[in-house]
Amino acid sequence: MTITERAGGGLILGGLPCIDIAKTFDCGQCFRFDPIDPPDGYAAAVRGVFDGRLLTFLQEEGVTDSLTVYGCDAGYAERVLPVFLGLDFDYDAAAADIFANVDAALGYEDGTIRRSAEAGCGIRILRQDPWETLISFIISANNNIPRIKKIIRDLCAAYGEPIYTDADGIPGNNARGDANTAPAYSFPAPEALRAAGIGGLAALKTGFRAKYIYDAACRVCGGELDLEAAAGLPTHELLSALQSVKGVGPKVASCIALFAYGRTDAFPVDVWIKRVLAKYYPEHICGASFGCHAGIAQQWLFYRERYINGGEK
DNA sequence: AGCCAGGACAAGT
DNA sequence: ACTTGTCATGGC
Repeated sequence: MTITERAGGGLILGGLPCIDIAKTFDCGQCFRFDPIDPPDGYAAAVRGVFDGRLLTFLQEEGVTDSLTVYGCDAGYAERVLPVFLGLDFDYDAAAADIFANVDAALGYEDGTIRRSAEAGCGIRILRQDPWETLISFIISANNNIPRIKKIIRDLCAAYGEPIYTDADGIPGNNARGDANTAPAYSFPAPEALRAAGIGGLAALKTGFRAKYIYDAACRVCGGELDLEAAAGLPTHELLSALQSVKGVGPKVASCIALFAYGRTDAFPVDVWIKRVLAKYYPEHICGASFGCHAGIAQQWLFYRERYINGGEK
């Protein structure tokens, strides 16, 4: 990866493996990034908060091996962004392994996974903060993505810390119509959500999930769930540890394992994936049929069914 | 009015 | 070990 300063601000990251920022940040794995109007010369732009920073990513039309980032210095970009963006992962090798596994399980060459991989080309599984991912996917239960985003936004505004937001100077409003000068907030610390109490969390329209969020905060604060130490566990033990939190079942735990801990063997099964499996695959096909990187396959299948075939918001 | 939304849980077979 | 009703809330 090369890092060069861009005239007029920002850093240009070059020599990257294939990445599409529009797909990566709008494929359902994260909830705090949104598309904004791209400035002249760019085809895609997303802005959101990660690690207490407001980051803006730009990408030019047809370019997949470089991007421009605002909101951090070169040292941070060098040290943190390759991990956050999942650049340290060989998607070509994963695709070959996935194809071989599903073909073997089916007994014929699977066109569905190949078309999905093509549609999802450039999607990178992010490595998000485990605590934020835990709470975000607790909120996702029996919920829809626009409302999940709104609840998380309200949660951050109520219990997070305000952060510096004028780092990119890119004019225009984002997709929600919010001015880009609107204050942004860090994700609330476990202590802040524990202090909020079930009542304070329910006031944000979290509904039946309020007690689950509170339980997660208490367990993390009390040390019963150590999210950093959990990184050292094998995937099945990681899933068990996560499911010790009330409101965290197999699907939510798998999302945390995949989207925060980079466990590409985790295969979250939601209503969309159930739909895909029923629609394109015989009865005996399951997550394990896609091999040790089934989570990547899951994201490709999800993306194509929901954003290409489904065509809804 | 009724159903659905990136589910999980408790109670009932 | 499986199936069913329930849980808040908002959009359609």
